[in-house]
Amino acid sequence: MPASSTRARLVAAAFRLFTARGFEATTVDDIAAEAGVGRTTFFRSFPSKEAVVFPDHAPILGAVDARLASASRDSADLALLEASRIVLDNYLADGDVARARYALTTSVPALRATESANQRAYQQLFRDHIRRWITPVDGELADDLLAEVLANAVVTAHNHVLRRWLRGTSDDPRRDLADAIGAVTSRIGLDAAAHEDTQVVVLRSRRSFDDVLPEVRRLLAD
Amino acid sequence: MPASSTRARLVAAAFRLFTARGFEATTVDDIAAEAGVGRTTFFRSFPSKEAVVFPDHAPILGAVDARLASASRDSADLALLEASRIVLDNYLADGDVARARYALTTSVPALRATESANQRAYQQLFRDHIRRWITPVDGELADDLLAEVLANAVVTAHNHVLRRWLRGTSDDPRRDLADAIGAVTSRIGLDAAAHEDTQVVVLRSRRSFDDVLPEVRRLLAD
DNA sequence: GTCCTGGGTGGTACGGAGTACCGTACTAGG
DNA sequence: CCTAGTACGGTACTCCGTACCACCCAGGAC
Repeated sequence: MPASSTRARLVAAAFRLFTARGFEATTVDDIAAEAGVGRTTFFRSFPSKEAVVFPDHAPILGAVDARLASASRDSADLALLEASRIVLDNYLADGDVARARYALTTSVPALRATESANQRAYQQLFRDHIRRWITPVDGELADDLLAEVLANAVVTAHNHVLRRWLRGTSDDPRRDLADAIGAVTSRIGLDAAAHEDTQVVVLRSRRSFDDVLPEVRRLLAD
Repeated sequence: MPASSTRARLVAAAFRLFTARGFEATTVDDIAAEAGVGRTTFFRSFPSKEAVVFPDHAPILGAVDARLASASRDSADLALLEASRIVLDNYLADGDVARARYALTTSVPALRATESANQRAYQQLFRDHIRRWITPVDGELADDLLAEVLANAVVTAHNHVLRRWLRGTSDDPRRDLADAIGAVTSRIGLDAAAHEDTQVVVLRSRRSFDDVLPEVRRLLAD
């Protein structure tokens, strides 16, 4: 019997017991007994009782890292979308486990904490790659902050879409993700940092947008 | 001897031992003995060993909540700045403890997890108030996401400034905070959602900004 | 066949966190 | 002096996580 099967049995046993009795009321001995193995074997497969709730964290994190590493500055926006999509697809792959995990993380404080730690890992991953795409231009204070805010926004957008789907509010989460990531990158994207000569001023006018735009274009032409 | 003094002695004892021996190598018995109290008293003052590292979390969270609750939509930007400034000022008040805490959270995984959980509390606080300021307009998908992203960005900006100061890279953290929050709200601020008739187009020109702006103003005037 | 080696496993024992419970001292107020 | 309330210390318990050891079993060397 290969080791992966033992891991899978432990995960299945843990989710069965957690959803039935609750997280705190289930001991590691219970999980091991339910899976038909010893307590020591559990801790060989998972570093803690919390970790069994997020069994695919490390491999997904690695896949996201690989996707981001393969991108350059020009393909940044697409990389952000597809990297977050890797995570989303993994949740969509088996929705029952994802929903069970959602129910657990929303009710058990200890699991919320480890989930926060996991999301922090994603944020740092995105941040580092975004910073790598930015720094060729310059290394100002604002750039480090921009990288962090953008990374945070991407993760937040993903979580937002995922949560909506888990609650049944969304029909097409992949499309929602594309919209959300697009909305985020269009506001906090890298382009604004790239063109430092860009200046932003908000003006209001009673004139219609379609009327004004051609005139402004003409004004800036020469 | 009032109860607050016991708490303070426990915090001081904990930081002494944590910085000297490390977090894991220090037991709760050690902290209690160092503070001259029993082990039971420790758990009466703090719910866990980790919590003693963030003794002012709850009151600061309350103060931030109060500041945000007193703001309306029009004073939103100022409220975001001042609310985050409450947190910053509390760290600046005794920098030694803040630096010791920073050294601990960066090296001890368990403390990073609880810090993430604490920051999550701030994010949810900001998110709820921002959502309260937005929802009068409409309740679209994008608005919930905007509230979450903006809340996240504010917390990120604060953490960014705080971390720079803790590392000694910054001289005037209050000014940096104002800049960072300003940079964040100008990009992700509520105004864009408020004025739905606003449209954004990026145009490039060889002409200088100062030349163009008055002409554009004149163009939009009538 | 016997011997040896190494990976996966189960069992036992231990330290330490967190909880429940009880007894005690000190104080305030009648 | 008595009583009620409060803060404190001590003991015992469960459970997580780790260290250590003994076991089984496959497979190769001779």
